[in-house]
Amino acid sequence: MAVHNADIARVLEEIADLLELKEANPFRIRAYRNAARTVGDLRIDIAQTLAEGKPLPKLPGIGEDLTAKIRDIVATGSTALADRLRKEMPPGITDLLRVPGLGPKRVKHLWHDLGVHTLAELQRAALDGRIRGLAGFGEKTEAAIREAVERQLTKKQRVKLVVAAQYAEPLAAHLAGAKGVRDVVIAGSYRRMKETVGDIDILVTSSDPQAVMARFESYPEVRETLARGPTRASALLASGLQVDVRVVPVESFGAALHYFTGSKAHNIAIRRLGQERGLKVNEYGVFKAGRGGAEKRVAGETEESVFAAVGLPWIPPELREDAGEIEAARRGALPVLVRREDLRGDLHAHTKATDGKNTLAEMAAAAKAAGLEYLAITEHSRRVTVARGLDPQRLAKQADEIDRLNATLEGITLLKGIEVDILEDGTLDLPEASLAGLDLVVGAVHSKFGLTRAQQTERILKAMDAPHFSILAHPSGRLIGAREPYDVDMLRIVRKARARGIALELNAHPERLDLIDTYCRMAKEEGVLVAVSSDAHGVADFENLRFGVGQARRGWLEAKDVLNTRPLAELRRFLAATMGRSAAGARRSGRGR
DNA sequence: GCCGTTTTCGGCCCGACTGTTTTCAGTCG
Repeated sequence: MAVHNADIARVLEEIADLLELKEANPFRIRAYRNAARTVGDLRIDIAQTLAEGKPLPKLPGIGEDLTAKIRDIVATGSTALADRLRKEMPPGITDLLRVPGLGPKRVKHLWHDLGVHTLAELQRAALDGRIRGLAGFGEKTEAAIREAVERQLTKKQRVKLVVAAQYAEPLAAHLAGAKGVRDVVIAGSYRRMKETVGDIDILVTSSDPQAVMARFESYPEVRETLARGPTRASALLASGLQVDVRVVPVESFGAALHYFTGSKAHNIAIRRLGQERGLKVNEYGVFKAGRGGAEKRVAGETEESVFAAVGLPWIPPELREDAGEIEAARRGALPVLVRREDLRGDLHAHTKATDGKNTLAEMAAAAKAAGLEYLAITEHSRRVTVARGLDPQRLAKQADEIDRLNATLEGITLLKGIEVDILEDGTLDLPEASLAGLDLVVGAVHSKFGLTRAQQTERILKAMDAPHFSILAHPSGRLIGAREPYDVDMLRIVRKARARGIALELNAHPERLDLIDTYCRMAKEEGVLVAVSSDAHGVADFENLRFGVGQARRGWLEAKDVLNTRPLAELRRFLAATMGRSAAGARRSGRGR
């Protein structure tokens, strides 16, 4: 069974949990957690790299010892340390660490004093009132554990960014109405444009923190206050989403915004940089130690000042993952990230002809209103029967309609395309003759998600060898929270795209956002263009482009890395090159590189 | 366990809130 990076990360994380319960050296524990994160975010597949006999690249925070353990995990699925720790502790005990309010110390007490080591046993003990008697525990703690376990057992997932926006933005507007408020910013992973958000962090600057706290608690959607201090409060909204509100004085705005935007790993790295310069970085500012223990604030009003204090230029929030952005900033090599207004067109959209909601003319007008200069109409092909996909006759008919409409349009040009299905055997769902007359062909997998990695990869590589193939749509097929990506060797796909001059789509639909950020970086590094496309099924869907751009920015993409930032004439040259080639697969008898 | 334009040893980010306790440990982000 293939061991994926996520599997390696899981074992390292489990080791960290178990070591924590043993109260091992906290820095050793952190080393395992950092390594788990590094491996989990890695763009190359470790098992595959090793299988090819190549050395692993030098990874930050992973030294000799962890490298050896990672090799063990790839070879056997585990490593001696993990096996030994698992024997020392009861199975399921690490689940208890996931319960909010329970850390290693309390879990140890529960285990040693009450023999509790599963969530079910914990719930039982809390209901029986056996927890309140333990040293350091009381009635309130017991009640909190009882509720936390119930929540844990009906565990809710992170919400999609678009959903978080629907709850966070009105709440931010509500808070802005409190007395003494200057700024209200939704920070956290929301500001970093992460595809999903675990909770909402709202930063407020105000001369009257109590008024902000009161305003927050009066918000009609607040269901339950979880914590409330003079400058900080947490609450659950009726939707189940947790919100943390934090108030700081205006002179701390930049430092607090940086702090609450995160990510945690990025913040730690920045603080370490500060430390090297004799500076303390916290959410109130950047401080230098003065005589007699006095501290002098040297930065904090703006984010720029915080970065400058540690010798860096301002880093865009989307990059703040401690994934190389600090090194890039230090070298003056930060990317100039693509912006929504850089997009000149959209290369994936549907109309009423298939499963869209609007007509060609309506979609053209909406695209123009969204600031676009061109829009590719790319209906489903006949295989997608539920969407009434187009056969050759209907496709030809639509092409004629587009020609007629284009003659009347001003300021927007429709392109003739198709989202053609990639069939199980890697052939396309429409004949070459039908595709040849189009401006572009977007190929997509909509069936047989369960093929093996090798089968799925060969299927897609073969499709990309077709004579007419411009863009690979939603390359992994995942639906956030609903469907896992299909198993595919993305590096081979990216390299095939480069060899064939094909672009990869970053589908901006908030449920897809596929390519993911790490594969955007891979595409950029391999010299492959990414198309940020709405996959619009209605006139409102061009709004989604902002989420696609957010993901592209997380993937370090600049305007030059994005196909649809090109002016129409340049785009046409790119597309023309993808639309009239010989079939590469025929000559090479299907053997991919 | 990692790491070094101060270091191969001795460091490793920092503050708010809660509950239980009486001055602070534990947890969280």
